[in-house]
Amino acid sequence: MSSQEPNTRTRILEATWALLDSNPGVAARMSDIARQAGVSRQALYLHFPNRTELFIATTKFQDEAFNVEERLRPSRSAQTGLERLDAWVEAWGSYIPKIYGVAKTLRVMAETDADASRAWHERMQDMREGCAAAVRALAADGTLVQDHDETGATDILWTMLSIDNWEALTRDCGWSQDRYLAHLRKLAIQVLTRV
Amino acid sequence: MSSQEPNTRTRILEATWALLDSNPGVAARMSDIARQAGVSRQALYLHFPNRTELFIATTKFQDEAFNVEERLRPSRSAQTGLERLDAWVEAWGSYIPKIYGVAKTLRVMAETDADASRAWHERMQDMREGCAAAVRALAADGTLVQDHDETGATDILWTMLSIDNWEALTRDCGWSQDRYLAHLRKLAIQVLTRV
DNA sequence: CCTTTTGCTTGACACTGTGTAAATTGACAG
DNA sequence: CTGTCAATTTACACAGTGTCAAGCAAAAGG
Repeated sequence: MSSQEPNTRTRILEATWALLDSNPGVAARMSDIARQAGVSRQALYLHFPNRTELFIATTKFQDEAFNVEERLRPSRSAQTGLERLDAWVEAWGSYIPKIYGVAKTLRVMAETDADASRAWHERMQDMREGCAAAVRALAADGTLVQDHDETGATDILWTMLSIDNWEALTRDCGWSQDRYLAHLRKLAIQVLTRV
Repeated sequence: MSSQEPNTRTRILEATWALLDSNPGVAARMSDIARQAGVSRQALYLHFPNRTELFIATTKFQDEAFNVEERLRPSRSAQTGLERLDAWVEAWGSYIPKIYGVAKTLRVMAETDADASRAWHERMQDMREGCAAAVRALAADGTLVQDHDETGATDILWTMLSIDNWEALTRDCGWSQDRYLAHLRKLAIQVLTRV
């Protein structure tokens, strides 16, 4: 990203990011990452205890680089519940493609690695918090659909917004990001709000 | 399943099934499967070329055991498009929990193994065919929602019915199978049909 | 009855990838 | 000059997959 040769730790994180992005889910080998970063394989272990922690650190590195908090501001300052829901779907839906490569890798590793699993679930719980806030705002307005209680509605929104669903529509079905986003915004409103 | 000591190949498949079911996604080791089947590790390689093919064979074994074709009959013989959609969601949604353990494992392996990936996608394409048929039936009735063309509607139904979504709702959110099924039937109708 | 075949066993081994450890080099600070 | 820090190289232990060769026991076939 930057050109004035950052420190080794940062170079490693950038290399990991680049590799996972170019091959989402495949869990690059430590030697690949080392080569990409222009460093010995053992140097990786001087900065990160193991591969899982390196990947987890990469997700945090991304969150900083993208300034997550900044992105959520429009959603937080929305006036009505409906606006808040819409802004949240928009914000998260736009964020997915940026983090997809690394997130997907972590998700795959989560199946076999306990630390990766913990990190992945934490991340998904954070995302759920955004869903819950939108649902609360709807409920406060009295515009939440009546079929579900707040928890159930949050479950539905959270599932709807999963990275897996983004992957299915944009990667397997070939939808553009714009089409995905338009569909999800409409779907969320249709399923969760009452007119 | 049966008790009159079946042949070795079948015993291996049953052992694999049991292990993958008891720990979905974790990709049991060949030695574990061998122990479970009461057979040497090498015997596995006499019947299956490698672990991936063993798992693929296990999914086919399951499909036979469950008589997939039988399950789809109600959906195929439905009169209206709406009935057909509903029967399809019901049929597939009820099938997921039965195949979850093995399917999930295959899905995880698909990220790193080319053969597993091919098998997984084939399976998902078969499932998509059921979605497409339901959408076609709606379109023929003139009850398909107008926001999407047939392909788009199929994409949406297929995504909605993914194993990942079943997993999110029933395993992560703690929904019962009945609740999942009721929700999905309603959701499919709400999103895909017009009144 | 002996021979062959079939199906499985045991034991050894090559290969890949992770993670650990020890000894070495080069640069820089006091 | 000395100590220290960051990174390097080389070596190795360990787990798990897949391959290979030799042996063995029971069924099948003449």
